Amino acid sequence: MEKLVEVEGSGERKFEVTGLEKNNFVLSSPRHVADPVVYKLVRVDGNGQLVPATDDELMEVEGLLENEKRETHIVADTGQALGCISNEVSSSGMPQLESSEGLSQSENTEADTEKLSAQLEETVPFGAQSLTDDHATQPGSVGERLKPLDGPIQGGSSTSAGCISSTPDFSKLKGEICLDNLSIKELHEVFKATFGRDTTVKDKLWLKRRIAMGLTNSCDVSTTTFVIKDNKLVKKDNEDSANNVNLATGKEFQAVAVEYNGDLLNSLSSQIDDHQSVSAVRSGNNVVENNFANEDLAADQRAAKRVRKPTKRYIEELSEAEPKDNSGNSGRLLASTKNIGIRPLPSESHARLARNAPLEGRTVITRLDSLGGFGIQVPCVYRVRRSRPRKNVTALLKFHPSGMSMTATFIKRGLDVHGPQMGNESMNKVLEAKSSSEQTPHQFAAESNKEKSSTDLGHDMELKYVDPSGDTSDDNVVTVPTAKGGIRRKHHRAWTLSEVMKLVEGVSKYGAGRWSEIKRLAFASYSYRTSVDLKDKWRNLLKASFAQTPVNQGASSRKHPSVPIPAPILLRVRELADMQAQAPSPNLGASKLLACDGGAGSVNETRPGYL
DNA sequence: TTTAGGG
DNA sequence: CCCTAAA
Repeated sequence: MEKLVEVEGSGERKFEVTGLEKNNFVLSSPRHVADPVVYKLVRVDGNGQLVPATDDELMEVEGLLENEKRETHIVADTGQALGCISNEVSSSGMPQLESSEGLSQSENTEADTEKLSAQLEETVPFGAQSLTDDHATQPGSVGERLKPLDGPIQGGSSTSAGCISSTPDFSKLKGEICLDNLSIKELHEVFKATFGRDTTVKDKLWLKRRIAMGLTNSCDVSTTTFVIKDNKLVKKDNEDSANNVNLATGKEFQAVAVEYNGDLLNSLSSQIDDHQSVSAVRSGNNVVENNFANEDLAADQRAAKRVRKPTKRYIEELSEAEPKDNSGNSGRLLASTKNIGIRPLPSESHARLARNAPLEGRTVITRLDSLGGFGIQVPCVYRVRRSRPRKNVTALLKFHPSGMSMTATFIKRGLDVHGPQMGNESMNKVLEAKSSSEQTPHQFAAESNKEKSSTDLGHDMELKYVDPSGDTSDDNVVTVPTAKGGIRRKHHRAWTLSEVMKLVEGVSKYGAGRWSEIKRLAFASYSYRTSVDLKDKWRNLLKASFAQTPVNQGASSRKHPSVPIPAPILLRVRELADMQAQAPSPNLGASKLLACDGGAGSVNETRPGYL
């Protein structure tokens, strides 16, 4: 573990932090946590400098919190939910077994960062897959999956080793992926396909691992040679002993499983807390956080109410929202949050967030830090354009005198432009209006410059990930003038592979058509992506799956600039489509699944497949 | 409000 | 993605 933390010879601080996490985790009691907030908001840089958490990180936490809460709620409501969940875990959680951490393999910091990101990003694998597979007895679908593999079949793999490998590129993603044979360039392509962004990393090994991680939703991509089947990663050989060490820990496995079934974490958290081994590393960290979040929440709930500061999401939605879905969403989110009593950012911490003027519609979060006893306001995170070519990791500002002054001025400028602080809401609104109508080139320039510098400075020290594929923030927001005078934002956000996977999983779990459910449960952490989006995407996926799969090798044409969807996923999509079209409800398995969703009566209601 | 479909 | 009719 330590090894892992030690990146580029500046691991001490990190180490400390990790230690803290461990402790917290082991103790797993809010009481023992010195300062939860600090823990959450401050990370330690490679140089031992304190670095504010990125908003992505914060978001992540928030998302988790919300998830937790929501889940708790649901569980409470539906008595059977728990049992159901357990079943699910036990029956389908296994695939994740292989996923621990390539602990001993921190090739470089970037890799680490990326790993973390992947991990945080995709916490929900196709958990339901095995389940669905079980009753996916339709000849057609099964046949599909059982097609002979072109490549070598890995022993010990699941029974459904559908591999229709063939054409280069993403066709490589079909069924079984043999990243080993890909050139760096190809790897890059795959990478892009997987994460929706480019990468500059030239390290083949890293690329492979990263991709594998992305595809498997697993962090355990330790081996140099491996194959990905469906969404599971199958090792070719166990050259990694360190890995095994991890796996040795049953607890850890449990934890991992839970993590991967993010929604279910709650049901198992209790078991985990006590026994979680210290060896839990990165993956462990996540778990730790989750648990932590839980505890924190609990504590919070018990504690007297405090005024809850608007969460980032809240602000985000307020500011970027379209009246349409946002009003709904934000409302709902807020409501739920309120009801549950989540206070992700207690105002009492000495490292608290203060929201300042958003810059050009982007929220600038500054942190009133008491470092050194001075109440310095430092930009915690500032949102940079995170568009498709997501190569720009959220700019982190190091606690550098230079950097600080720089930022300070920057912020100041922002404030000057938009005026002094105002109420969050009104502020955001005003800003939104402004930003949509007028662009400030200067600021923009400044922004990008800064971005660069800060990126350089803190280039990879992310302890937690900064979205490779699933950041929770908004991206290309293009304002589009509307005929009726209004200005509408048309933000196009490419679907990342992980999102697609989540979607597919969601459909498999809840069924196509129940978009709102899927949205709430599987996409809870994605403030964008409305249920409508999901629906649309699914429609597209279906189209794609039916179009491409049959012609499998025929120019799967990655010519498309857009992210190609790996064959396994398409297969699964088709499978699901068939499944749902034919027997949406009847199966016991299905009922089991349905039972989980709080089945408001419609449990036995067959849902016409979406075809 | 959410879903299904068309554009 | 957006928009809207229908439920």
